[in-house]
Amino acid sequence: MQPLGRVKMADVAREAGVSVATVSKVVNGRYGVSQATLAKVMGVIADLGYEGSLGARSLRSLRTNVIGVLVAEFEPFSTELLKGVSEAIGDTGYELIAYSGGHHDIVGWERRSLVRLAGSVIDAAIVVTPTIVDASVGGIPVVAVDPHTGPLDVPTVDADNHTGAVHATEYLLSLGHRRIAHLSGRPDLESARQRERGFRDAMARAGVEVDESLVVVGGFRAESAEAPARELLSRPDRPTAVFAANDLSAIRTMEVAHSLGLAVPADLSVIGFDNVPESALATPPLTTIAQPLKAIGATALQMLVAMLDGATPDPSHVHLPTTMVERATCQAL
Amino acid sequence: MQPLGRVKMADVAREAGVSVATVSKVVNGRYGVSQATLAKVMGVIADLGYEGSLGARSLRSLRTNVIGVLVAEFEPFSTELLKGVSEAIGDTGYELIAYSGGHHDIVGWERRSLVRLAGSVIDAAIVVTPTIVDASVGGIPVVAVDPHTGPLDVPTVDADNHTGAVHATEYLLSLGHRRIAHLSGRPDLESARQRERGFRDAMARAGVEVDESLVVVGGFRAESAEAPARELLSRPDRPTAVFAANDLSAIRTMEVAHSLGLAVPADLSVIGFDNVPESALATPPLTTIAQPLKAIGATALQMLVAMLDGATPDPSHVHLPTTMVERATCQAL
DNA sequence: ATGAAAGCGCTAACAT
DNA sequence: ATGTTAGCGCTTTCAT
Repeated sequence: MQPLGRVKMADVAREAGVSVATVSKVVNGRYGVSQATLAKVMGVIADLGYEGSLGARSLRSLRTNVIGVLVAEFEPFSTELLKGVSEAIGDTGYELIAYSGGHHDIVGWERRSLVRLAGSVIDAAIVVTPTIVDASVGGIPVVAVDPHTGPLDVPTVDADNHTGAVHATEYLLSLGHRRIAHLSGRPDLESARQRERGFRDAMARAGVEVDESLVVVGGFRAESAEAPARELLSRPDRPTAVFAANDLSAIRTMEVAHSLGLAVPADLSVIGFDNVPESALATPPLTTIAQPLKAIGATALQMLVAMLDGATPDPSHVHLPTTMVERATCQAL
Repeated sequence: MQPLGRVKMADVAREAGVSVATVSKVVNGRYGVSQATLAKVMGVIADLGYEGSLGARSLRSLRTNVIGVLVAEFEPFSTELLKGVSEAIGDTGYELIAYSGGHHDIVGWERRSLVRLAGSVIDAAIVVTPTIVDASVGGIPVVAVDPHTGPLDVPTVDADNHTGAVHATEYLLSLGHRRIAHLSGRPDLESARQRERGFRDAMARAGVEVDESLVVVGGFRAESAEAPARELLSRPDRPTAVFAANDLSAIRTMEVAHSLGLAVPADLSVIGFDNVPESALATPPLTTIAQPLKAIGATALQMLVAMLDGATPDPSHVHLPTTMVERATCQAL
């Protein structure tokens, strides 16, 4: 169809017998092009299958019309969020790019990724579970989901982690459990701290002392949760229940329990946090605290679009409620 | 920290007292830089927080080190694939970008997206459920997942749709069902055609005639499946079982059944296809044919990386097996 | 209404 | 070992 190799604006111009400048005007819908030329150029564009280069365009115009979602890794949590963003983006006219630098262990990945893409690929970004976010990085609008620290200068969206954790703990308590372990999340994430605080607050309120040796770091990832879970469940004085900081570590905990010959929930009750779809796939299906993941993604997108339109989101920090989903991994002592 | 606005290579050069060319060499690890200058430049880069611009770089070098996954939309199917790709990319050194043009209804979105990103953002691409793929589009290596048509010139990965559909149908048959409906997928996708063919073959083999009015197009999306499902279940001679071409339409069928006062599986058996995590979340949990989604994603990535290394994938069309997952939506007549 | 020309930030010869 | 120069494909004044 076309001379092998990318069709560029110059090809269109030559074919249409006009200058690149004119083609650019047509492509961008600028004024100052006659109907005849317009039609002619459009025809050639269609014929040649011309499609502008994102990179080259943004290099000049600093506008790409694409919104980026920056994640450390594509796992259940971030992909759920992505579904929400994708649904919400609907007819805003923006396109969506999800980027993973693939450095789940490098602190500052979000900054690197942001600067990398800003001003060359994306116009604005939603960063997921960033450990540090400097509002001015990259100079583009940014909304953070489930960020590292409390109120900061960039708008944020997250769930009510503290209340959710309190509910989870009270539920276990109501089932008669007292030796409750907490497999905590990434210590550098505010959500993890809030969940641990919720756990401790609920325990204190119930007058149950927390056995510090039962509070271990699981790190939110299945791999990082494996060893601490194994250690916890191998002890002679093992807990009768564990509240894991997220579903992924809860599910891994169940697998470890299984490998140790412990039945869930008969020998051990487990409750997670997030309610990613995978939690329903576990055997038995995991009882968990649901975060409205898609709504969080959708909300972040709406705030971002408002910012792109020059508005200041209000409120600039939104917290969405959690709910408990009872499935089959908890039972009375 | 830095003069507000993007830190560019020229800034680093000025600060370090060298030329941009030298900085470029440092950044790209080229030879011809003294230890002293190297250290100096690296220091300035760190100080200023310099991060190269993807767009500008690729404009020149035609290499970005990022692999793109092009999807029409971020829904359960594509995000599962994405998880598989993400896991497999591990330490290949490539970064991952998932792009959604957001045109699930525009034929040719994959071509547009591909050309748009190729040579400016990505080095190679995995396109998901493309309706048309011209191998030479964009001039970069491409692997198609679950493509529109049979063997073509681009390498492909998909599941054994025909066998899976045969299993689903035989299962329903073994449960005593005879009036079995098929809510088919997108007619322009080969996977949809193979599933329908599997359905028809199994019926024929069992000597059961298919009632053509019971074979309707569901289109793979919940929204597009709603009306046909409602029509199917509202009829006086409604089917006793439906084999939906994918989980999303199966789940929507269950919702429609529920709204019509029909209990699943008591009044209607339903079986899906894909086994996306959401299928386990349905009430009751959906019986379905599982595709190894993550493995498909991982395989596509491996083929692509091989291609980037100059190899020709062999085989160039891989089919992965399906398995049945019995949950709670089917019962004997 | 159209085109010529000057870059955007970067890399890659080619000098020095 | 380092700098100079010429673009990559595009948008944008500024002429014409």
